[in-house]
Amino acid sequence: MSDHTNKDGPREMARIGKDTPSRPAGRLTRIKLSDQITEEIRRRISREGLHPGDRLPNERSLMEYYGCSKGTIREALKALEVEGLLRMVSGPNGGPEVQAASIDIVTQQLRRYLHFQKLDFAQVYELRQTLEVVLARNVTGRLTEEHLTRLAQNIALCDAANQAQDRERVRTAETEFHDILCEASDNVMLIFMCRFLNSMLRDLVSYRSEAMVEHDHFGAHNVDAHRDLLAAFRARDADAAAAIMSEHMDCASRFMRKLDASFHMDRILTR
Amino acid sequence: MSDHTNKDGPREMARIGKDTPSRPAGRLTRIKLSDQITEEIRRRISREGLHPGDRLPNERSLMEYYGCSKGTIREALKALEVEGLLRMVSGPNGGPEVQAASIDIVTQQLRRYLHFQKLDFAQVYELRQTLEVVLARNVTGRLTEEHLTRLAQNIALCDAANQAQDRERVRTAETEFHDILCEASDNVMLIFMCRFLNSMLRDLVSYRSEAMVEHDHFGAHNVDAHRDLLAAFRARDADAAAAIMSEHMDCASRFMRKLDASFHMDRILTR
DNA sequence: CTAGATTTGTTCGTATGTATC
DNA sequence: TGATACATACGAACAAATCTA
Repeated sequence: MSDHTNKDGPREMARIGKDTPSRPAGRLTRIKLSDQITEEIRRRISREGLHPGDRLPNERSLMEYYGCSKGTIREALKALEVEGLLRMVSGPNGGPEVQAASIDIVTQQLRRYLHFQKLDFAQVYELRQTLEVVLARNVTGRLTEEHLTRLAQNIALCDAANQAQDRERVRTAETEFHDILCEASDNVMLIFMCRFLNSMLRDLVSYRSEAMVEHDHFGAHNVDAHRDLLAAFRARDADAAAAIMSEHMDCASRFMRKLDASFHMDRILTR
Repeated sequence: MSDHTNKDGPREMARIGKDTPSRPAGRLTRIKLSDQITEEIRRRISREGLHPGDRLPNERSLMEYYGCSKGTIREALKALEVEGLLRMVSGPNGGPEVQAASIDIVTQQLRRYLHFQKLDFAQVYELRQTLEVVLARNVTGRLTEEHLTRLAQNIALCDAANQAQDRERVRTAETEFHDILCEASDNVMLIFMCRFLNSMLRDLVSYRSEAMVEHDHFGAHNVDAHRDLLAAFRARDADAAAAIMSEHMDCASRFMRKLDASFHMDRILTR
């Protein structure tokens, strides 16, 4: 019944050139069956314009359709799951469910890329310095009343954490202020980049200097800057917001240098 | 010998809260064994500081070590392969080989994220307008003689493509100019972001307007701007380079609007 | 709330293709 | 030219999760 070698169905046994960089012989290799199916399903999601929540055929149907075994289908689906395009649902009416790739998955992926690169935090601030200014302009006039009250609450929280000298809470609260700004933006790329940089600063920064005075000054500056920003946002003054943010980033960058900050590159893969 | 239920070894049957957004019941779910192993191996790569080219134990060894079957190990390795951290090598002395996650994999991942977002190109230019200026400053004085000659060659190529009215070649050549600049930068995050935006403009832009005159003007402007940039780079004048780049991006943005440019969002998943 | 049905998750055994020696 | 070591693929079965009656 079942013929091992080849079947009908949509699969073509395309032989493509696949670079094998570190091996001496960069030869022609048969593309893995599961990878072919992965690509097929991706195209299908794109072509049929599937939306988050839509279901793909279950494993059994896919096995029959592509004429392959369960393990192969599972590998193909696994790839799409890792890419964030699917999630598997078990039970009746289960099966692969289309998902919108989340910002977290892309964040993790970008971190994995940076793990093997030479990243210091001067680079991060070189970017943040301009991106946060663009963000400040972008959200001015777009922040709702609810956003503004949450920003005010965040400042209070930040202030309290500073008083308690709880550095961990200070850091999370400080980055959350900027994350709230992102929520008001309509530029998805800008949002991604700013949130990515925020997450790096939240999760991966360590200070070699323990000087309490400097840390306190840093915290006080942040609260002041955020207060000024909030005022500018309330006044819907984009130029003022941009100017304050620019100054804020300059100061933060200097403080970080003074506190001898660096990234925990050893945590970048796993967190 | 082999006991089905549970084994010693590093695996803990941790039950964690896993959100199931679109399903009614967001219940506790056992984390998939293959996912646990994926995480374990990721930690291992990080902890042992493995470098690209290093080999992991082969499938059989991993099966024994984690006390699970081939299919499970294969799914775990598949995940790491998709993440770009591994590639599989068959044959003697084969096995999973550690790889540095490539910029292309991250690019694809970010595109997959954008597929489900509302992305228009005004957003792209809002970013590019500032990022390319930062890049111009960053690479001034860092461009080698070789870079400069390649930029000059690229300008000649761009000019020729313009004369021939070959829009496809014009577009690839124009973005390549900016990619060459990236090569000279030392800021890996900046490089990634600029190259990502470049690739979007190269692969996914379509023009609704076919007005030849406008396209010719656009092409002529680009060549002029690139020539001016090259001169500024040669003079190692960062301020001039930044000013020219800023003007260049402004113009490009206007041209794109006039030509009624938009993204082929239907190609973003598969290309 | 229980019982059965449905579907994913995992295992074992086996066979085949592929690269190295 | 094998022989070897490894990934790749198949198939049948059972376990676990989850929906529905």
